[in-house]
Amino acid sequence: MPAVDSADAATWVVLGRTEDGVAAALLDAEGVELGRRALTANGRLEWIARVEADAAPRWVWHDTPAWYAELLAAGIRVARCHDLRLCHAILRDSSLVHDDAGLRAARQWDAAALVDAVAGAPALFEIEADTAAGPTTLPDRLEDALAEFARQRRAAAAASEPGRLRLLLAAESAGALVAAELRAAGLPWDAAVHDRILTEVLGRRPAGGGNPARVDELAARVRDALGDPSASLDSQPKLLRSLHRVGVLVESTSKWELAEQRHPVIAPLLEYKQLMRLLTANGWTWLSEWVHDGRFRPVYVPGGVVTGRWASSGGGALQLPRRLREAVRADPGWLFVVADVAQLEPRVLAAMSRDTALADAARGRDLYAGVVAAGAVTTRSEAKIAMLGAMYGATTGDSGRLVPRLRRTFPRAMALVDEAARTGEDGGVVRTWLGRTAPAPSLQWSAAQSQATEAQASQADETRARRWARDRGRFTRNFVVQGTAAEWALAWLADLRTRLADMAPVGAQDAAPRSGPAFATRPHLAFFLHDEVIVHTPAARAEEVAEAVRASAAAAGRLLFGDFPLDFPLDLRIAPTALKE
DNA sequence: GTTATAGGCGCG
DNA sequence: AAAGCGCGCCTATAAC
Repeated sequence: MPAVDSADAATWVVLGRTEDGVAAALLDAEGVELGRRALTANGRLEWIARVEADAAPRWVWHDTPAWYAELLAAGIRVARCHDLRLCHAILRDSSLVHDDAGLRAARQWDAAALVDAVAGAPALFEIEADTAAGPTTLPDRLEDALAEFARQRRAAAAASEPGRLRLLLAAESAGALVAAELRAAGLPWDAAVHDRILTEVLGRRPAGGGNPARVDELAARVRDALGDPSASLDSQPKLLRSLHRVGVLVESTSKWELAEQRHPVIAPLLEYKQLMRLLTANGWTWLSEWVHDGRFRPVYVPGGVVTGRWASSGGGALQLPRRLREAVRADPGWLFVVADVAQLEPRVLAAMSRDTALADAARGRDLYAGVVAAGAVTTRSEAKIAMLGAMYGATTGDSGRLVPRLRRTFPRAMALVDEAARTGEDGGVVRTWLGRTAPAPSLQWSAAQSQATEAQASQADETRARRWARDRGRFTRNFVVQGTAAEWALAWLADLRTRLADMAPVGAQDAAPRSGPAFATRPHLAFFLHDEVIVHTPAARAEEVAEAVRASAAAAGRLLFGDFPLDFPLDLRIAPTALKE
């Protein structure tokens, strides 16, 4: 194989470890290898930066954070990649794939996400050839990557809907780049504001440990109302017994059940629980652990949820309480563009099912108002709980009662989710718009179903089988919608990321030094949460960024659903904080 | 001592 | 009000 200097003709550049260190294999558009190049410790970052600038190939690597974190730290951004781990998982499970390539047999690629960037696992470039790969690590040698990449290309080419699958693989990989960039950039976070909120809500933080003043006060009031100065408030069973002793006959200590009761203990107890939640989940300990140098750097896990949504690992990035959004503060001279999609999931459902009646209802800003206008229900709140009930599989309560009305008004959309539920109950698999496929039922599930059909099956066997079947039906019903919404969001992110990178940098005097070299002079993504993005931008660029965010949403809709007439309107604001409303 | 689970609650 | 989906993280407690 010839050693090559120029990567201009390469469509793909595969990176991996070799006996001597790290090497790159250059492939043309058909996947034919053009040559290889060893990347020495001295010149490799420069070479990658130069190839990216000259040829912008799609970088193929076994795991994005393992390779990209170091590039970002050196100020090198890449436009495109192919994440072998994430793409393997999609192709392995997709019902669109007919596995002639032996992809499913490549079990070494099934390893879970590599953890963990937080603790500072050694970057791949630091790993020497003599480091034995443990059983929980993915293959990272160049030969492994080339073989797996070839399998994936064959599997995708032979799939039933290769176009959709390739779109999904590209979107998933772009998401991996975004996740690494989000972590590298961090979310601007003002620790002083966070501390002020905590002090206002919880009371002053005691110097020598123990609970803040307001928490102690509330605990005393609760114990007083319970008539027990030593009552335990943090142990659910003990608290339940204490409540029963004073005549509060609840079955659990959850807040919704407590809220129905009328007793002097209820109000202080609910507030106590709320405050303790804030203290333990996002109090001063969280602040000192997760916020450094004015940045919150959560660990995102792309594809971490079975539906394709992202998960998070450490920092709780996807559960930040709304009251702390005030602590999200742009750097001086910078602003945020905060945007979320209004009612993403029902819109996605309308497009998937080609339900023009639902698309018509979605035409304005407020889909639920449109549902009322269509005559399905009489109030907005009814529209909302009915629509959620249809997508989640509600059978009881107001929600369950209202769903049939939606079925009459939006038969195509409802048929899609009803069919997904039926397929799931029968043990079948469902897939998203682009082909991400729900896991097959477990062996235990299938055994329970067949057992229930046997002659000697007990009533309990049948009841359990039916319950599990309905459980799975609700899961597959929701999977198709939640998963396709996640695909739309990935397309939105990927397009927006490109638009932001194409913007001209601002002068160095406006730079935000704390975001790191790759993000110091340009608008950059700072946060993502299922259907919401926050872009951190030089103030002078804010309007331009807002336009890009809107344009990307429109582009995502077209990319997935072509010319189906459907809006994806955003709630968007430009502000120095991430506060909503 | 560590690990696993349940209840509870934050987010979409 | 809470039910119907998907998560992560906290505490207490049980299990090992």
